[in-house]
Amino acid sequence: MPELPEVETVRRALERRVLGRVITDYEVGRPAFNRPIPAEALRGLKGSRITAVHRRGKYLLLHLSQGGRLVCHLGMSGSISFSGDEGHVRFRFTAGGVTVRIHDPRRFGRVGCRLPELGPEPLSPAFRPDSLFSALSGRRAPVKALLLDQAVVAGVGNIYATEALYRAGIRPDRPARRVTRAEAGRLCREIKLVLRRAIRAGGTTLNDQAFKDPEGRPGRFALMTAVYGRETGACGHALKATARPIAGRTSLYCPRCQA
DNA sequence: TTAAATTCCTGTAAGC
DNA sequence: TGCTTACAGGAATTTA
Repeated sequence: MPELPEVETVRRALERRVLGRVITDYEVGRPAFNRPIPAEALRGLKGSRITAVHRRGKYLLLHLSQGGRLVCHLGMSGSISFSGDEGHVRFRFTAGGVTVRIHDPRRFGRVGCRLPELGPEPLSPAFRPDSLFSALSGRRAPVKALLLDQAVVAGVGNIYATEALYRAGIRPDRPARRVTRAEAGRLCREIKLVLRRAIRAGGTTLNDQAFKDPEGRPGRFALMTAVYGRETGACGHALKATARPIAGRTSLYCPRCQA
């Protein structure tokens, strides 16, 4: 599933291929996403030059010369490709002769021009131990539910929340207000570390399908996870799932290393 | 105010 | 072998 490292991998590929190019054509898939693409997002798209390719959390932002922008979210099954597979194309555009296709079998993705309120970028200096600690303090919800909340920190999903909590030694179902200041500091550092590593690996590709970068290459981080998608943790202990899912996600942890 | 549940959707895998 | 069922999850929305 595309989380921050996967989206960043896509962003870099888009930057290489379409930055500075003029959009000559676009087409909305039938059916498109669950939510229709607002007319506002498509207005003036043809003839616009792509002046910047940015990322905010899990959102991709294509800034356009005519002042607007295209905001894309890949949902959980979305991917972008420059060539090959034509299946489940929900939106496509051509810029400078390069065709960019957004595929999304489950149609959870979105294209528009609005960005919701998001928490700090986890890799920026704005995401600090003390700010994470204050976001957690007083909250009864499980700490993992808050990491998945995009208003607390932008871009973290199930894979990287699971990994960071394991590395920080914190059980995912611990009430957030029971996380100490020191632990919040460790958690903050581990989130940054795991995201940086995953970006370097080109993201996480589970199984054979799942995520591929726009050139069709799988990410290599699945081979490096300590917990996610495993039965035994990197510590060598058997992993357990929490009694109930957290924020609707199955949550693995090590009963011996995480408290 | 916060938190939990529900909704969207379909490819994959497990079970009978 | 072939069918049915459960499961996966990001974020918006609804309910408690």
